[in-house]
Amino acid sequence: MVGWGAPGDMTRGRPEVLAIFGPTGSGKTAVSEVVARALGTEIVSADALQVYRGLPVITNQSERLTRLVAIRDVSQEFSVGEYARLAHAEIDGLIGANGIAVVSGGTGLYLRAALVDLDLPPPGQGGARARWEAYYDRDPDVAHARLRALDPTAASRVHSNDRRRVVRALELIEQGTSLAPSRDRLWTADTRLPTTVVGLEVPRASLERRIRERTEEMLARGAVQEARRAVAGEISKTAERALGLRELVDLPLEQARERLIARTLRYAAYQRKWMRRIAGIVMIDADRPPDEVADAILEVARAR
RNA sequence: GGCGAGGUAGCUCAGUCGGUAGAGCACACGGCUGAAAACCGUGGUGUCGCCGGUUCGAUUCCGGCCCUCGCCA
Repeated sequence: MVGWGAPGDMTRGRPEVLAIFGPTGSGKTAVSEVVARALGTEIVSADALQVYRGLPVITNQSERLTRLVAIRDVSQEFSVGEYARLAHAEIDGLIGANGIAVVSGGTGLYLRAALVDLDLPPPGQGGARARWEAYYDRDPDVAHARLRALDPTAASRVHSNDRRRVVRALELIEQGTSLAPSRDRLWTADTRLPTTVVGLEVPRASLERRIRERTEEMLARGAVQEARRAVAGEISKTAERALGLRELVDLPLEQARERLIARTLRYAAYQRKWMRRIAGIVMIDADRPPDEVADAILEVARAR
């Protein structure tokens, strides 16, 4: 095991944030725990669905040394904006206490939101969202034309078929702001604090095997019952997106299993896309035991 | 064995009154700024089951064969 050195020497020119990104099944969770323990700190989760309580199996939660997991009821909506504030507070708290914070997760947008100040425009207010949705549904082209007239910059970035973004952009104009960011910080290497970002790379075949194994494990650990319980009560639109939730409740077990595996594979491919696009990310071969991967990550961080 | 339906993209199927074909899903790539496990865009050469016949030309019409499903024996 590669040691970090004496506590206290890590702030001198060394990264204060160590971020770990990787697709589902890349072993993020286990690796991050080893890394955090070695650094004497904790993990801030960058995952849009692990924030929910009551879905520990389906979202593969681990609360060991981890912040921002199971902090919301499934009946509540959640968003990047809210996450960013919480993540920054947790990161700053961990740095204050331990000199370094580990940020780990598979939601690309959340990871970037944790690492940089995205300077997001405000959330929609009152019934504006529903009102603009109805407006869009009446005639999408008219809605987009209106956007083009009022906010040409935002309009040029949003396709007229993109209901969600056209609506959001109209909503923001009404509030006197714009969907178009003044500065792009999402796709740059900008960070709030000195940061190292590593990406866990696993060959496709290997990842597929891990995802299949993991799905079996989830089913054995009661994923179906968990999904039924979650859906029985009030559930927010954001929580309802959890992969498998609908399938596990609506479909016969065999079909649900196949659908869940297929969707998880697709999601992993989406995450790989993110991984390739995160600026400044250092790729690490994660097709080996967690301890070895953790050592490799610590090596990269120390070299900074 | 008889009757009926069907064999077209990785999958489910549409279609061609004869001029070598297109949807959804999947997949790939691109985008993304308070729903991101979300959302949007772009990408379709496939012996149109096999063999033969008619025809300038057959995936399409005709004949034979093979396979699948259903019903009847």
